This record gives sequence, structure tokens and C-alpha cells, in this order.
Amino acid sequence: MTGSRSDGKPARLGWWPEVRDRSRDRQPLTRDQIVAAAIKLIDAEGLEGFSMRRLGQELGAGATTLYWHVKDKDQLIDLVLDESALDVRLDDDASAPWRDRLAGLAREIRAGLKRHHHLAPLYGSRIPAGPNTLRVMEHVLALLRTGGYDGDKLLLAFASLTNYVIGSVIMDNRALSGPETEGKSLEELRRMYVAILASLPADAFPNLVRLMPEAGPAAIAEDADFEFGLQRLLDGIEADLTHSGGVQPARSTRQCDAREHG
Amino acid sequence: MTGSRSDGKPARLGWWPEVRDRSRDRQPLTRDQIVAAAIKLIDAEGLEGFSMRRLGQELGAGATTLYWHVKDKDQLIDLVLDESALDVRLDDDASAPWRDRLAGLAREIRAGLKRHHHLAPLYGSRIPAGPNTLRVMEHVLALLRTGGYDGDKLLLAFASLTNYVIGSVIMDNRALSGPETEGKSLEELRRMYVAILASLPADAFPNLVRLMPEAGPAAIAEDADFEFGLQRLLDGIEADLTHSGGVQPARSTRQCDAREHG
DNA sequence: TTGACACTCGCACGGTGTACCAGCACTATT
DNA sequence: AATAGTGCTGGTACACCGTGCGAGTGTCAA
Repeated sequence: MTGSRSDGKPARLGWWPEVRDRSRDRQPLTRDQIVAAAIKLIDAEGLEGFSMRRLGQELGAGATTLYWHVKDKDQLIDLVLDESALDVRLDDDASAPWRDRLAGLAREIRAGLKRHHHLAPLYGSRIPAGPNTLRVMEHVLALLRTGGYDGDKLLLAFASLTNYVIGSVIMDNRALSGPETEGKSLEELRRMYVAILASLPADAFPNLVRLMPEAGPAAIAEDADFEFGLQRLLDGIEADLTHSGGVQPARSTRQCDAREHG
Repeated sequence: MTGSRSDGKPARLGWWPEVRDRSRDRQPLTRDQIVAAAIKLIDAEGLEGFSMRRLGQELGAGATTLYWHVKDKDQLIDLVLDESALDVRLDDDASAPWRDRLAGLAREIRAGLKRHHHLAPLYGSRIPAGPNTLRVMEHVLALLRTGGYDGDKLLLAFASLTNYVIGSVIMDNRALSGPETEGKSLEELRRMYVAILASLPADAFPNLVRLMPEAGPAAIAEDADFEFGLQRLLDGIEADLTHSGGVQPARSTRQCDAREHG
């Protein structure tokens, strides 16, 4: 990737200055550059392959140089997580029915997080509060308010949806990115699970053994489980809103800054 | 903790054999002992404080001794996770309405996992398939089948519930076990979040700023969000069952080994 | 010319997981 | 009784990690 280093040539000392990363050698490194490189590195090699030394190397810099721009590996990861939240697209169609908008938003968040699926395990241990993450949260809250949620229930509905979406991303990730599942096709994965479950003792785990043979490919399809549960959750939320006097038609209550005109 | 070692006494050599961990010095170490000690250590000090050297020390053994009984730190963690699944209590009241049984089961799984809340981040990166975990899964599947689920939808409903429960445990954990939130009371936590959210720019995040002041203590109460979403999810599931011809009275369909007689 | 400042990075420390292997206490076999 | 095996222990060593420290660089202001 960097200039050839070990190819004998004396390389015209000082003329073509024989360096690795031209773009950096004059300008100082930037926090943004570091975060971007970190995301790229993690996307490419997963969290295992991510270390400060390795990242420095990737940037053509010494490992400890990074500490001028960033307090910690921890802080860097927080920055990475928040930056990755930028990949959640928040354009939603304000003319669509409220429920569809909410479903679409949930799907977009999930899709955005899955764009950097190696980050998924990190959601389990830190609570990001960067501007980009907050922007996403704000958007969800606004939409929930538009639907009629308020006070206690706004918080409860918000947390429930978050639980579900994050949970689905995490569960997906761990099913798809183990060392032995990495890069397998869906059909291969299905066969693998069938084999594993079929090997279980049928007397102790009758339902597990029957599970995969009975379920067709549609049930294994990407997002199928997420979509099913999402619809059930929205069923319940909708019912809750109508029951408790809230309204769910598209454009009734106060706007609450839900970016109706995007 | 161990016997006094450096207190001058010759210690009656060989009579009271002056060792640290009596129970071990004759019998060899056991994998079960190791796993148990690992859980205890993680419960006490979190994942940070857990290393092979530290664990060995805790057992009065050399660090590398553990590798005779266990392949990897990775494998050890898998064993720990599966062992911790034993703390999920699966006694349910077969005479209760189906929906209540399912809710109770979900609550129990969540409660069981939260008994070792330091393990929560690990659910994000590995997919446990030990006997105890499978036992829990089997139980959920059996109950879902009792309710009328089958084929594709059985898998979908199972995955949805799992997503939600695991997600809620993970989100809870990360809200409650950061370095700055550890051991705070609920009221303190609430105040903390209020302060954080209140400090945000109100024009960019109007709904986030209003969120906490509007939500009363009931919305912050432990399990409140979990319970709300669970009920909404079950609303949807129930509706789905009645709509698609399934039945949801308590004791109708085939038993499917749901341990009706506990 | 002299500072001050922004920035880079080599060195070193204390930690990690774990491969390797020499050693121990038994038990079974000769 | 001597020997060989076998189950188990743990010390040493290696490669890697995050990161504090401080000596170095280049640039710009005074």
C-alpha cells in the first residue's frame, strides 16, 4: 500500500523524498483522520486486528503519536462509535403513515449500525453520547412524540424500541461474524445450523431439533426475524396509542420538530 | 485470605501442612472449580479484573496450570457463560394463561442474566451453545409451540423475543455499570441523566432535553422499560396468533413437552 | 536569535494470553 | 523393588498490548 521500501533502489535521496504517506508528511495528523482510519481498519479486520500500534502503522505514524490527538483508546472508540452513527440515514417520508415511518426509521438505524457490524459488540459495553448518536435519538423521540407519546410513556417506548433494535443488531452480528461463520452464504449458514441442531439429543431438546427442518428459507432470510418482531412491537405500540387516547393518523398532533419537511 | 506465610513460624512442617488452599493441595484442580471461580471473580471485579493470571492466583494455582483443564481463555468464557445460564429459573406455572407464562419466562431469563450482569457485554460477541443455554432455548420454544407457533413463525417469534430480552439486558448493563455509574442509586442515576440531558443545546435536541423532566420516577424504575416493551411485543404476538388461526387459551394444542407438570 | 508552541515518536514499564517444557506425585507394570 | 507411564503443576519466555515520559522536530512570533 505504501511506497516500495525494500526494492534495492537508492531512491534518489532527498529528491523524490522516498516517504510512505505523502499527504501526511507536511500537514499534521488530524483527529478526524485518525477516527476515519480506525473505522476503516475495524471494518476491514475486526476488533481483533485493531490496536493503537496497528492504527499508527496504517497512518504511517508512530503509535504514540495518536495520543497527542486522542486521550485514550477508549476515547477513540467512543469517537469511532459516534462517527459510525453518521451512517444512519434519517431521511423519512413525512407523508407516509406514522407506523410506516417508525418502522422505516427502525430499519434505517439497524441498517446503519450493520454497515459497521464489527462495532456491534461495543454497543454492549459503552453508552455513546456523541452528537451524531444524539441526533439519531432525537429523531426517534420526535417521531414518537408525533405519534402521540409523551411523558413517561415516551421514555418507555423509546427504550423498548432501542432495546429491540440494538438487540437484533447484536444477535445478528454474533451469528454472522464468528471465526467459523465469517463470509459464509446464507444457505451455507442455514446448513450449518441445521447440522448443529440436528446433532442434538432429540429427547432432551425436541423443539430445537425440529426447529430448523420445519423452518423454510424465508425464516432464515436476512432481516426476517427483525422484521417480524418489529411488526409485532409496532402492533403493540399502535394498540397502546389508540387505547390510551393517543392518535396515530399521520399529521395530527403538534409537529415536535420531527423534520416534517426534509 | 490464604494461610499466613511470612510470619516467622517454622509451622510444624508436614503436620499442619501450612498451605494456602487446603482443598486443592491433594485433589487436582477441576474444570468446574475453575469455571466457578471465574464466575465469582467476574461477578466481584468485572471483566477488567479477570485474567488468567489473576484467576490462577485466586485458586492458589499457577496461571498456566489452568491450561491443562481448559483450552483457551475463550473456551473458559464460553463455559462461564453457559454455567451462568443455570441461574435462569425455569419453573413456570402451567395453569396460568399462556401469555402470562411467556411474560414470566422472559422476565426470568432477563433476571437470570442480570444475576451476572458483568457478563452482559459478552453476549454481544459469542453465541453460546452449551447444554444449559440450550435448555433455556428449548423451554422457550416449547412454550411458543404450546401457544400455537410452528414452522417459520416459531423461529421468527423465538428470535424476536431473544433479540428483545438480550437487548434489554445489554442496554441495562451499560447504563448501570460504567465507571461513573457503578453503584449509584436509581435516584442518583436519574439526577445524572437529567443533568446530562439538560446540558444539551435545546434547539438541536428539543425532545432529548424535555425527555427526563417530563418522565416521572416510574419511567426510570428498574425493569419499567423492559416491561413496557415486553407487553407491547406480547400484544403483537397474541394478535398475530389469533389472527392467523392459532389459539392462545392456556391448554389447547399439543403439549410439545412444555413441562406442563413441574 | 530566541523562544514558544504544535506535533512526532523511541523507549520502557507493566500488563496480557499462552506455548513449551522440566518437574512432581502417583499408579501400573515388569 | 525398579521402571515406566500418566495426570497434573507451574516457571520461563515470547509476542503483543496500552500508554507515560521526555527528547526530538519543524514553524512561527517576537
